[in-house]
Amino acid sequence: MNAPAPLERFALARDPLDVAPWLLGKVLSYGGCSGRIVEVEAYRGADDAASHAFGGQSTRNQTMFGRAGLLYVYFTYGMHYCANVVCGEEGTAWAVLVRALEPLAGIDEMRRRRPAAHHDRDLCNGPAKLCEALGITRELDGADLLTADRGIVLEDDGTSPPSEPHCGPRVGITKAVEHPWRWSWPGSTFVSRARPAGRSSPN
DNA sequence: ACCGGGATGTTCT
DNA sequence: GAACATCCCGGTG
Repeated sequence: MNAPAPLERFALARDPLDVAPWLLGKVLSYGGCSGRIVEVEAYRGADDAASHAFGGQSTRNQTMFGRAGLLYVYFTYGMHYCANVVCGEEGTAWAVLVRALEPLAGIDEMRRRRPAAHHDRDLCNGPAKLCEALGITRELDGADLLTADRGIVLEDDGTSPPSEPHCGPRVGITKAVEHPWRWSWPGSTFVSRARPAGRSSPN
């Protein structure tokens, strides 16, 4: 592990199918809380029927059409926020949904924000859970993750992505379900859903 | 373990 | 009016 350094914009200005697995291991920090990305999904702009950008620009999704490195936060199901890292060239509306984090710092505060989490592994193992744990809301939509805009930043602490990440279909969608555009850290207990049968690790 | 339903409100058709 | 990139709780086995 090195001193954490913000990501370089050119590294994000690529296809989300490349950026998504590359983001595994990077560290997202906000307000004293931080976590390591262990699960992501790629959303591929206007050609992707499951993307919010399908059908063109709108009030809600306009951040997706901005430059790589912006944070796209949306509100859904009347109560949840989810966070994406915008990638690709400006106008592509490509993005990567952050689906799970391994908590690293500010864990006490995460527990306070998420009383329903009975184990630390449940603090950030879902796209809306991690936003609740870190206090990410729509107010952070459009923040630049590479300059710590509004206090939120995405950094590299020297942890390499896994050489063979797990890959499978995206979850929670009803259209374009056939693409295997979800990646996760193999063996991590902090990914969503993964519940190794019969075993429980002490948290 | 698995399944079903409710919460709750913005966005889009 | 329907859909929604979700989560939590309670039922059953």
